[in-house]
Amino acid sequence: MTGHVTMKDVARRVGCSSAVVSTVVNGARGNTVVGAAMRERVLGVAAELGYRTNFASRSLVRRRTRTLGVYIPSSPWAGLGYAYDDTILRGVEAASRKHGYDLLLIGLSGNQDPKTCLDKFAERRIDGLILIHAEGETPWVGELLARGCNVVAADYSGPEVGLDAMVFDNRAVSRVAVEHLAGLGHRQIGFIGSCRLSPNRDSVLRQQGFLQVTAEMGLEVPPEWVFDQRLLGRPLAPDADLCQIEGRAAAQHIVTLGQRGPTAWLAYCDLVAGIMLPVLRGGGVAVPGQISLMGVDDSDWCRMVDPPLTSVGHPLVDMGSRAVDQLVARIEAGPTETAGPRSGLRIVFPPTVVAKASTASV
Amino acid sequence: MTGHVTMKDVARRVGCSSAVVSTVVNGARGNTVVGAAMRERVLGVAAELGYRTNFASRSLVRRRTRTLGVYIPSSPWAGLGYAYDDTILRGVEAASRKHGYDLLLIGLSGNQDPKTCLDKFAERRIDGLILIHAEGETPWVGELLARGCNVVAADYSGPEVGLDAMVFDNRAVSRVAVEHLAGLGHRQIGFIGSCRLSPNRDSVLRQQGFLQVTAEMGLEVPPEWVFDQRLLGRPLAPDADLCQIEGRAAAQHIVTLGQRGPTAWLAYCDLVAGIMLPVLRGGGVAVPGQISLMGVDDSDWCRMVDPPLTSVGHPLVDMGSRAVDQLVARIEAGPTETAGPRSGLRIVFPPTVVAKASTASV
DNA sequence: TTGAAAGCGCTAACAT
DNA sequence: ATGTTAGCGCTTTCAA
Repeated sequence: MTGHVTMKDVARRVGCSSAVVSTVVNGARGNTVVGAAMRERVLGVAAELGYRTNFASRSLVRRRTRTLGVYIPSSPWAGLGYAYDDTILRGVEAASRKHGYDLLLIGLSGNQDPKTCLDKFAERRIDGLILIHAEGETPWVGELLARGCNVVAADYSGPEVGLDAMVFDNRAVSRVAVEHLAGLGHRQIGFIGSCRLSPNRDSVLRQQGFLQVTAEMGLEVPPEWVFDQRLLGRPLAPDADLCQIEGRAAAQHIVTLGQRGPTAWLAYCDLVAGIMLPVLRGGGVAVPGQISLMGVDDSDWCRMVDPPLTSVGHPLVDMGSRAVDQLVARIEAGPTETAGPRSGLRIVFPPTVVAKASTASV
Repeated sequence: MTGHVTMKDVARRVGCSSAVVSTVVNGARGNTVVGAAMRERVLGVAAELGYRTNFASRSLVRRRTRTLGVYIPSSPWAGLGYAYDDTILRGVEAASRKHGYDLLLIGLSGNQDPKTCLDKFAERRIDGLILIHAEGETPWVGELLARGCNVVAADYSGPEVGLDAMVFDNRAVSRVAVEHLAGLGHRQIGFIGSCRLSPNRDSVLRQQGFLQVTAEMGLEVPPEWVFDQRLLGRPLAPDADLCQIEGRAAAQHIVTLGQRGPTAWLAYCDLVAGIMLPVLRGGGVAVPGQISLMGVDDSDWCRMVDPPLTSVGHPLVDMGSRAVDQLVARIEAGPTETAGPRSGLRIVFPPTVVAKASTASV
């Protein structure tokens, strides 16, 4: 720990200049500029001495750190743990590794000031930034872009702001879900939307998608088959246990509807659907015997509940990996080619139904 | 992005040397060495120009990066997602922030070569390393220690190897669980252990703890009240869905025991307990009506299952934070004081019962 | 093919 | 109180 081995040490031992060591160690000029004998000796001594390039030093002169920042903005998700964002992070990690980049954790919990991202760029601590699950309405993103920072969002659901983004097709969520249910023979399908004061974009898009696809398919959806703020009577202020309230109320609503209700329901997220399950059972509504129920997110615990919950899954790991691929491409393409306001790349990822036991034929 | 502002730029603009800028910016010598007027001007110009210290440069000269590595070794947990480790990570994040350290993600998924940790130290990329949920039997940890690297483990369950570690009292898990059940009047308590070929240390300790505490309390535990490999008949090779097999088999065993079985069971982890729930219901065993059941880990989804699962929780966030506190203390205490084989610090964290609805009075 | 030298941007003695 | 200087360890022209 005390005496770290430097290039000079290696050079002295070999009896050459440190420039030669540098050339060899970096495999510069296609390994063609330094004599084979010398190369061998340098490599040998370097290994013997346990030489490792000093990171700070190299970054200083190269003006590159081969490090990517990762930032998860605070979100109103308030879901069950952090599994969602963390799954994206796994994809990010795998791809970074593949490209030989390191990851600097700028903010995981969402309670870190986004300005920190700007700082890390200004300090030349990172070459690029991955934004996980950003929702937009973030002026600091504009600031980043304006400064020409390399940023790519994984699972972005905000407005077009010139940001490269991997986006999940939240409207298609409802499409594939409804198609799944229709495929099981259901013609009467209801939707459980968010009852929040300011629902996140994901849930809004899913609800819009639901109304759209049912209309296209000619399925009638009376107002009382869409459970949201309207039916709840009051919008809910942000709080940790909102899904509990939403789920219980929705389930109660279904129990009350009885025979007049749909034969299948899609909840805007797993959590709400999962909470409904025991309440439905308690109310004498069998799932999937009397109604089919499905959620969205394909959370890990879907197989833990009874019955295991059919859900719509996201290619989260993929979105993370592809975001990094794109970011690295940008970084290695060299300094900002396009100075003006560019329009961001968008890659859309499709949802997939993961059928389990909570949905069945009518 | 092109022209980054350096100290020289600030100095030129102010009309002083860059040494003055450095002193001011770093608040060196207790802000007492530079004149107040000069100080103001420097600060003003620095702000105006948007000056930020170059990280590589500073690290190079300071020989400190104010960065902590985070590494999660691969583990046979194969549980439900990564919520467990990630929760520790949140604690690590919070504490790092508090101390003004950044976090470098060396390995999250457990499929990153541990040697990478050594490399990061050798490249002087990190000042210290946090090991999350390490199980020991890791020769590379010895290597790290031998080189005098600063390492602290959060939730360590391996043998004493001179590593500073935050450890969870896995034996006490069973103690508090049994006490909880006894408090509800249960005198006949069974245990569901791991059926794996090589069970992880956590589960082994929990089982040992169970046998010990029941003995101490004078509770009789006939062999068929401890479900493990013996009763299953075959040890299970590592696989993703082991908990499924364990849970189903255990539940089946309980159904078969009928009246001859205990009135309460403790499963070595939530996942197994959660899987048992529907099987028990299917077998006509009411929880908590006929038997009480509890798990360990207090996973997020415990409240999702029916009935919500009573469990034993860990102070995971705390363990993460305290690990960082200790690591930072070590780092800032200066270079390795103790050269010889030191004995690592151990801070033991107690478990807590988180009562929900799956346990009730006899 | 190899070496000398000039920085990268900052810090910390040491001078003034 | 402020400036000068000598590096930190590496990369990269440019000479030899």
